[in-house]
Amino acid sequence: MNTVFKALNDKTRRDILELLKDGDKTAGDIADHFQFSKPTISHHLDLLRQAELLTSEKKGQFVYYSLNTTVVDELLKWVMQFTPSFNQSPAYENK
Amino acid sequence: MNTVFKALNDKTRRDILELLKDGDKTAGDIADHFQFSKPTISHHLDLLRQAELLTSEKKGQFVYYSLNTTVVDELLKWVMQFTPSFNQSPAYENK
DNA sequence: TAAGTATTTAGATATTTGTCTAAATATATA
DNA sequence: TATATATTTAGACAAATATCTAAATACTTA
Repeated sequence: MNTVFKALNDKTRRDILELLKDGDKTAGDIADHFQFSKPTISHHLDLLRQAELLTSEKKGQFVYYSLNTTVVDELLKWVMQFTPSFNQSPAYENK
Repeated sequence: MNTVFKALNDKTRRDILELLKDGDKTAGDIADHFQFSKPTISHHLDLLRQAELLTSEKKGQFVYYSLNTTVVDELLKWVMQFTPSFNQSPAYENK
């Protein structure tokens, strides 16, 4: 959970996640959306991957990045422990 | 949202939030749960208050801290944008 | 093989962050 | 009023972080 919160503690990285909601993108495509250098974006992608918020797959010259919703679900559970309304609902995490 | 993620990017601060699930506590009570100095905990509480994840109220010598679930709800919505299952559910944030 | 494109790695640097001690402020009580 | 308790503020410092440029690696294509 530490790496997840660390990864989310940066506007650029959160924006990268939102970009990838639309579908997978290459490192270059992602970098083109920001004003930072490619190495900087590469580093942000690395931190997001360390947190397992996204996965990467190499195809030829390109590296495609995708959202990993598994970790998002864990984060969601963590946040929900603080929302009384959700805690009462039997449908979600009622243990 | 920036201040929220910043506040959550620290294990001690996340632990403080979990402590307060049980009910309101004074700054001193909170500090007693950790190995850090009181000024350090006071600083953590300040960051959590800046993020509006908790509120404080002075009663006599004591300052009581409480969870503020309003911001937690916003955080929950932010996280949910990445979970397809929740997005499909008509009961929550279906716009 | 040589040249071009895509991406990451390495190393440097300025800024931010978490922690501490000492001191200040505010309240309670003898 | 003087002393004790609760909490925060101020200032210092080491560690972590975000960014950059230059170089390295990997793949494609002429």
